[in-house]
Amino acid sequence: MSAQLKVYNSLTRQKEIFKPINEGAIGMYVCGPTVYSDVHLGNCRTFVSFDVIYRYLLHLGYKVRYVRNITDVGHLEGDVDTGAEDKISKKAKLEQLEPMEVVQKYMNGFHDMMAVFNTLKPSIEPRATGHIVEQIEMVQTIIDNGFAYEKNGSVYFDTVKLAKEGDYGKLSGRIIEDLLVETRDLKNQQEKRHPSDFAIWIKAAPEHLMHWNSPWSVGFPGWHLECSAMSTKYLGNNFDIHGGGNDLKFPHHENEIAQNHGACNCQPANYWLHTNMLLMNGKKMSKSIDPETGISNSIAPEELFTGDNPNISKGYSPMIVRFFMLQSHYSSTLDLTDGALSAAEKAYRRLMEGNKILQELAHPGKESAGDLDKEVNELIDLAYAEMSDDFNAPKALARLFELVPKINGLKAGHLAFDQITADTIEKLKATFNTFIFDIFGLQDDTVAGGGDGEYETLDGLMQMVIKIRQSARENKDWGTADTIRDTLKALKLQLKDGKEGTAWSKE
RNA sequence: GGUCGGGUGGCCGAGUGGCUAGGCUCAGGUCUGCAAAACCUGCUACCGCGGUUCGAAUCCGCGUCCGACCUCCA
Repeated sequence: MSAQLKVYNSLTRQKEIFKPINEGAIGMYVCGPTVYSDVHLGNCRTFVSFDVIYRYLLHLGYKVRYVRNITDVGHLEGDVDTGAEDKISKKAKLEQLEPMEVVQKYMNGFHDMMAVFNTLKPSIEPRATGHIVEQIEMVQTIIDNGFAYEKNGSVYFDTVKLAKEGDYGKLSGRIIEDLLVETRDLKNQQEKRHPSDFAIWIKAAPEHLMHWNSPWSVGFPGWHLECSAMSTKYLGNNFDIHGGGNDLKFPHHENEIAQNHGACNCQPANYWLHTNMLLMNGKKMSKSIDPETGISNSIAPEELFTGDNPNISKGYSPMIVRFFMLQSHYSSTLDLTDGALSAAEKAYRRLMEGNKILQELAHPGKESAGDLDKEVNELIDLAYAEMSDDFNAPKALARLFELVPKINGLKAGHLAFDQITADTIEKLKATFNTFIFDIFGLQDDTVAGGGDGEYETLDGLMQMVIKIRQSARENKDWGTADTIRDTLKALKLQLKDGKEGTAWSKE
């Protein structure tokens, strides 16, 4: 735990020194997906970003309770007042499934995708439908505290009252007067006192599939309520970190803050972290077809892996995609292009290859803390310091890349081992393993996949082939040697002739 | 229309007042039977116009373009 951890807090709009409420422990809540369709690649970026944050907090030695919810009711499409429809409900009708079948289907898909991206599972993954009781209780408390009112079976949060007594709009920078002016069709606003008020309990229309009994009506909770209720239940009234995509800042997170204020006059999270959007070819991903090119500016994760999409020239493995995401800061937009992905692929290979070489380096013994030793130590320290500076993964990654030539140089003999100590070499090995696998959460897919001895089998085979080729080379039988090399290349296995023999790797 | 955040070299992407990441691409070289890999070397950029400053990619103003959200429209 070298440097002080700093985070950019969306709430205060500045970088702050991170201080957990309880020494050594952190409560973190991240808004999870609404499981009404296949997981969007942009969502994957958000969860990969928080996975790196989670991993780094764990690395720092914190005990982290990471709560990420599943929204399986209440997320509406359109406006409540004008006959909006629950996303899950709508899908259920469309696919002629039970709402819970829809939820299960897409939740499974989401979990599979999270595993593919090698994200750690959250400590608790609560579902909105499993916390209806807590939500009803919270609605009642908010009413009792005078921050909500019931009308025709629905309950609305009184934003104007909060604006007078607290500060509604603080997170998103919205001003209540502006929100009030943004009124349109008044006839649809009959139930609300103010246009900026939002529903926390909604009376169900007869055709609505998902509904529960409550003191006000047979209905269902408003979308924003679940996060307030569940974060309070598992992390308490006041916890450390709340995260999510920045498209959730308003209204979702703003309203969460309002609800918590209304329920207990407290501020839910001390630090709000927001990830930025993933673009494609410079634009927001959109499923609609471009009339000029005839293709849509969107891609599903699976298509990204298989290459089955007109926006890319080939498939990129999940780890390449994860690496690609690590090259930008979580709070910046990231532009997905074929060129950027193929650059990431090469860089990823180079890093993995560098690590493999590093782990096999053995210090010959004659050592001194020379310039090289100093440089390597400085780069290692910098990498940690930058990761502690608002989780700056791209910067930390850059340090690793600055270390790769040193590793290669030592192996090739350009750099002298007597300029570096054995301890530093060991520290470097540990640093690379820690960053690549523990913090960045990458896996090496340049070796054979699967595990279970597959790699050993393949390696044994390769060693045999390399031996055969070597004897052909010694006999100057270039034809045989090249045929072996070309055949392997076609199988995406690359041979690398070096001074100390031939190595191989998967392309 | 409103709120917020951005425009960095051929491409992606860090960087917030002087020391100017990293990856990919490209060019030259070393090594090598050839190639690949590896290594070495080269490539100095910050949307436009003003301003502040000894000094600005970095701060301020205006313009412009892009994105997200809230609207509007459909």
